[in-house]
Amino acid sequence: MRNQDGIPGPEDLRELARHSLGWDTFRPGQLEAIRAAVSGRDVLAVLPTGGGKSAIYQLAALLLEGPAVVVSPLIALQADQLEDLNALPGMRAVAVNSALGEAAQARAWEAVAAGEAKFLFLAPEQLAKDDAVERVRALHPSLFVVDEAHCVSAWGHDFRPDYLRLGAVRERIGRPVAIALTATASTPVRAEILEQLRMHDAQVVVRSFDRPNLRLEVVRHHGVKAKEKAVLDQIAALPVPGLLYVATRAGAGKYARGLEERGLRAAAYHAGLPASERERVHQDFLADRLDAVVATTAFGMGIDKPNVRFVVHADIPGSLDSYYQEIGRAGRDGRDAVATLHYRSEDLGLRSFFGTHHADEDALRAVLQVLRGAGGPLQLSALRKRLAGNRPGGGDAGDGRPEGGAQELPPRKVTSVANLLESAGIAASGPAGISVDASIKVSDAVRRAVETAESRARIERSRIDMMRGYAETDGCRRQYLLGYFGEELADPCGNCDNCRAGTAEDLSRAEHGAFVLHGPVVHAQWGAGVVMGIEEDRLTVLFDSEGYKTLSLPAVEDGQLLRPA
DNA sequence: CGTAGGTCGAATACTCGACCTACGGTGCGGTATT
Repeated sequence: MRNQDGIPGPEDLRELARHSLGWDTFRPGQLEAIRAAVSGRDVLAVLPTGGGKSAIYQLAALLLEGPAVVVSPLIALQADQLEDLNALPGMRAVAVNSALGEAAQARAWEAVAAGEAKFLFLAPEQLAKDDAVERVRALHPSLFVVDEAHCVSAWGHDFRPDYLRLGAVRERIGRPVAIALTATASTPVRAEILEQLRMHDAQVVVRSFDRPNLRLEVVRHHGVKAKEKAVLDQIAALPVPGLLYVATRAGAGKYARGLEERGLRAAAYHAGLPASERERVHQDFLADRLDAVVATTAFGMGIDKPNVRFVVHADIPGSLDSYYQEIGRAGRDGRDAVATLHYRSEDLGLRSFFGTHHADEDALRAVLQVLRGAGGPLQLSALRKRLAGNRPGGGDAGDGRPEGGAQELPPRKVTSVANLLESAGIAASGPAGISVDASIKVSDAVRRAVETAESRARIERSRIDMMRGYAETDGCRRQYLLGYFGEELADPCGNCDNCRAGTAEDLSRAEHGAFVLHGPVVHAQWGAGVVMGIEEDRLTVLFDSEGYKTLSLPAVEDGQLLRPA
């Protein structure tokens, strides 16, 4: 089974894949990812949907002792994966989540503990509970798999802060080999996944992002009404089925009605609808009983439908990461498909609003006080409990906290504040819990945390700027999009609106003077960065603490402001 | 940050603009209520 270095050779893996999973061939990247994981090396795999991401951890798990823990963001997604795995002979997978009753959860834990189930699926929130962490630790898992790993970066900072705890969780459960999987991750997102999951010296496998069969288009509008009409007219004339993405729930309903009035079978989809309705729309779309789904960002993850002919955006997303993720659902069968963005610059305002999260200084102080008073590391669960407050009359947490430290904070808030303190370098978490650097004054710690939050906000705004850049460029859209993901496309693509209109001269360069594409640079004010794009007259640089900046080449040519590092 | 919807006053007679306010996405888990 194994060759000299103890790692199975390609032929052995092929045989095992055929026999256990029914796979005939490996896709590019799969083999090296599996072999790295089996040899004990962490793996980040950025592979397109349908590129066999799941097969990586499935096969690696079969070759290793002990169960694989798979962190998956949606219970619905867990259910799909369970179904796939359990359809294979001799394979068993279970999940533990709130959709299951207490008895079913107990049975699932027992099945893994007894070695009957090889795979355990969990949402990150499960791993915020000490007893769940303890149970996982006792299983001695071989692999810690994070599926849809871009969620770490996209959701960890605000929406689902437990995503940023996974690195610490991994250490608490005995530091099994980590496998992070996603279809979409730009350079900084990859870096953040590696950092947050504490994947040092990981094997990073990235396949091309190019989807040449997608025709990229942007239509600019000024008025709201004109945009609405253009969107509806366009879709009425397109081959179906397809997806229309909107920014708001109200927009989903409005456009769905508009499409119905034009004779299409359309339905709205967003998180405010009853679960039964969401499920019905999902199934109807998969079964071609709908021509169009009009959806907020709630729709899409885990959807792998081959014949989606268009993905139209009535409102611009907040980053090219989101945009690419969403248009990537079109044309998976390899046939022609359209990705049209209907753009009004005013629409970016909503995205700035969604991205605005200011640091809560009172909460920072409250958390800092508890951590400093603890006299040692504190597990997050204990920290949460201490800040949950004493309900009047309840009072079992009377541990003499100083006045002002008695502020009540919801658990989720405590988690995100702890996350912020860690990314500011004021707190750190190890297997014993979170500890603070007590030599830093509370006021200085708060200030540093606020600065960290502000830096993150600047980076977020710069991501919006890059999205705006895509919408407003006269160059080849594909070169711009691929450049954002760190990939060079030598010539204009010929399959975007600007190429077709003939405005897309090839402006991209591999170098200019001392500046080299993807080379490190230092800016007098903004610090360290990496060159992400070179055009005739400007340079796009990704700075660690500022995000993306576009600089005029004449302004940096003398090397005073910006120089290669 | 931008838009929709409301109020109000002024100018006019069925209308218009200035101003104010509310609202906007993604899911887990557990708890309270039928």
